[in-house]
Amino acid sequence: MTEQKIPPVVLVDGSSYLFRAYHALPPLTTSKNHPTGAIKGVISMLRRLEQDFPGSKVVVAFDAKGKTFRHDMYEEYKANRPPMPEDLAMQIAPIHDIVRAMGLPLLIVPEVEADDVIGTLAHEATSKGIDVVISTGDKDMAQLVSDHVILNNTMTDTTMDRDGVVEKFGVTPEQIIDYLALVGDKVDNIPGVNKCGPKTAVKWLGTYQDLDNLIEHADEIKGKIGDYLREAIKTLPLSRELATIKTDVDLEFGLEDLGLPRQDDSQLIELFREYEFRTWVAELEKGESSEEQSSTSENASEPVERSYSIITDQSELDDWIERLKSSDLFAFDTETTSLRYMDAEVVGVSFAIHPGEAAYVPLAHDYMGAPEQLDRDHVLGQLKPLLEDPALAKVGQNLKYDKNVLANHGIHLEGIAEDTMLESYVLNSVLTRHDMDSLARQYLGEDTISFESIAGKGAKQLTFNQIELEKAGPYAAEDADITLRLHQTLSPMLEKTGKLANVYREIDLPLVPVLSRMEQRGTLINASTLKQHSQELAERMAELEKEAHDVAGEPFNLGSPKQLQAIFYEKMGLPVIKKTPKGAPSTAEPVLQELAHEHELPRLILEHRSLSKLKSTYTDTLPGLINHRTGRIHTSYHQAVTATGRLSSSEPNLQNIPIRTEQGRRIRQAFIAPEGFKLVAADYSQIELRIMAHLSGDKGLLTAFEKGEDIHKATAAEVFGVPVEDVSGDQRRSAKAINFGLIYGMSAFGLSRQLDVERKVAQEYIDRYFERYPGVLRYMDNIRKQAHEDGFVETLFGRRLYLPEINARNKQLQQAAERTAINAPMQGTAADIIKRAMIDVENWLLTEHADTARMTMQVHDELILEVRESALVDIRDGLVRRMSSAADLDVPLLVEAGVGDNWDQAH
DNA sequence: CGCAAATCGTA
DNA sequence: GTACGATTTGCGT
Repeated sequence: MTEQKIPPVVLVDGSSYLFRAYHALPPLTTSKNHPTGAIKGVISMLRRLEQDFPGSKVVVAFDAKGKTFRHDMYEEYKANRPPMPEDLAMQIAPIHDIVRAMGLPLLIVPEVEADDVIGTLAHEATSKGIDVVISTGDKDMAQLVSDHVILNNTMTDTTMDRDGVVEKFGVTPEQIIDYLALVGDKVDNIPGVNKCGPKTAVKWLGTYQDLDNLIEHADEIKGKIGDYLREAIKTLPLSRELATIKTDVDLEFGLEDLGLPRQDDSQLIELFREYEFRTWVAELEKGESSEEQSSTSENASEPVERSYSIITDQSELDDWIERLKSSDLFAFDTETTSLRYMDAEVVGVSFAIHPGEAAYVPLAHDYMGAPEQLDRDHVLGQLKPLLEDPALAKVGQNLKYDKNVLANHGIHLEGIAEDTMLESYVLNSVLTRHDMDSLARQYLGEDTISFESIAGKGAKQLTFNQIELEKAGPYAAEDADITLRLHQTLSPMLEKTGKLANVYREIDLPLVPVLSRMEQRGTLINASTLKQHSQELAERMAELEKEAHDVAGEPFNLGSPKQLQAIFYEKMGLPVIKKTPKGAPSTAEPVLQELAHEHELPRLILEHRSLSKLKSTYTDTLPGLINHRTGRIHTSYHQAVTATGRLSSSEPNLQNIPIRTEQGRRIRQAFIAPEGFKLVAADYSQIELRIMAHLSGDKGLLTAFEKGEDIHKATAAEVFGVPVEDVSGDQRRSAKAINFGLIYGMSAFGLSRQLDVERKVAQEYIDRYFERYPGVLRYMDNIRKQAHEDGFVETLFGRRLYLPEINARNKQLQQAAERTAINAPMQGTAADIIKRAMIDVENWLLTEHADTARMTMQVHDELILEVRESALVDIRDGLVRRMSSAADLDVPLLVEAGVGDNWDQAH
């Protein structure tokens, strides 16, 4: 790997700029008379910094309100400061808001000043070998300057390194504290030595080096000034202490905890509008349509010179293969005939070892007039030993896909050392897109060739084998090149935060081959029972439709919410119970449930809808997804989709197969085991509540789980104040809703709606709950607070979830973010746990039971295996044991397992 | 053909 | 009240 120069971290002393901007700039106001001069000064300064230090982490510190530890040392500290003018005070909150919207970490630590926060972070950075730029208007900070720390004053556009300090003050950075102690400070009310100014202080320190030595030789100083010095000896240690910027504040966070900058453009535009910074609004609005413009200028380092080759010559390929073999890491990508991995065939492969240099080896382009290419099977045969070598490290973008495709050619990809999609996902799961084009734009500031631009779009889109080599070559080679360069950018970002690197390396990366094998295995379904089921559903639906038309007095489309609205609310005049987000009267399930009391039509619609859903989504569709080669269905598990760390599944989505109704369960019954096998389904029991118990450390909850109590019953007993044995079914039901509500970050409003009780009653339940489980309350409060301070929350294993809207001024958005903040650590930790279990279980089965058992599905808290009948008990027990021990919590992880001929039975 | 909205299936 | 994906309709291109 190439050595990377880490950009310096920029620590901004916001408070010092605040005062200077206020005094230096004309008193601007908005049309509504809100003062904005200081806002404008501070923010334009920050924008300059972002430009001047591209790629740097920029952190902004402000003084907190109120007293500091220096007041404890010396109650006269800053006693001469006039109170802050009101029109300055009014500008502080807006500045904080804008800084947050700019995505910059904003540090306001109670009882210490911004200087001390900066001193501490600077110390941390340099101890890790990271250079520091302190941006401040305050000369006192000169004491922090060193070989790795420089000062920058953006307002005067000056920087000061070690030599600069000597030049400016006449003393070294190490002597600055003593210098300040001697000179004193009128405004801060630091006593110093009477009549001692800069000149005298420099002279003394030049002679005696430091304050202690000067004090020892105080009687050598002659004249009046000598008397003043001797008078001051008593207070000089205090002066020195007051002047010393702390570098060891207990911050409870470190540099690496201060998230990635994530500018919220829309928020920022709103704020700039509010304070009438029209140029900035225009700039952002222009930038938003082509976001890469701004990020290019911010992120792009030197443009990388590119040299891409298309290889159709055997000896050239041989050269590349030799180079690949001796590389430490190479980027690798396949081009294929289809995005569906089960059907896809390799069309070509590309490689890169060094940034900017990549090769594409076309193998199966078959358009009219395509140049002669190397023989696919021969080349793949040559590459097979490299691709299957676990010791030969590869990096790719979503290598699970490449691994699956290669398997179609009998190649079993090993040595998946890095995956840029997963690196990006672990760094920031909230970014919705982790495709290569987006990542290149975001992290490299590069615009990549889009697939559409070479293949066209829509029905006429070409497959890769139909694309001319002149177009395919640069596109494919770029994929490998960009992948390599992305890794070189993302990897250091990930490693900077140890915990995130761990999540990536210990959880998400090793899961890749596990998921790949599950996908390729697929699962067996009984198509004929599903088709039979479809038939029956169709018949029943026809009956319902006819009845509905009769009742309504006209034919209409039962599946059209719009037509339903017309019938219900316009024609029949039924009451509008709820509206859709867009304002139309809703015909959603709970609403119809309610309307069913008034009229018989809603009931017909409800039944029709639920049947139509089952039919169109499952019974009609699943048989068509059976792969002709394997006779099974093969889902795709997506590893970089959800914000919380869960997997998602598509084509088909196996994670929403019905279970709640009898009709639904018939669909599960079509998921079967092959001849001689049974299905084993094992699921974690109440895993999220157990995680809540662990994370909160609440005694009562921990004990309940420890004792193996029915947790909903136990909750009911506490909340309703009755003995466990007297808990009624209704009480247990309520308690269950409370428990779920807790996991979802509930409000009294939400709970009242769920339980159909008054909001006040729901609030009483919640209060009673928190009274009985105070640890949970503390935990909820803490997590909210943490989210507001850090802008992210994390799972037990350190996976992060950023909450860009946690400090939004729109309260709705903010509250939604708070609920996410509460839910994400629990949902995410559960996801981490089952992923760990999957890695463990797969490796166990592969090495010890390859012919008897295989994992085929995952549904968030459940794993499904096909197990040979002869080994059922062993495998089931081993599975339960491994799942239970996937994490070491303060509560037992209970796993329940069932066995059956189909998925429904196994439950 | 592509997209948003509404709806509903799961954990 | 959390987290997803698939389907259909209806509208605009």
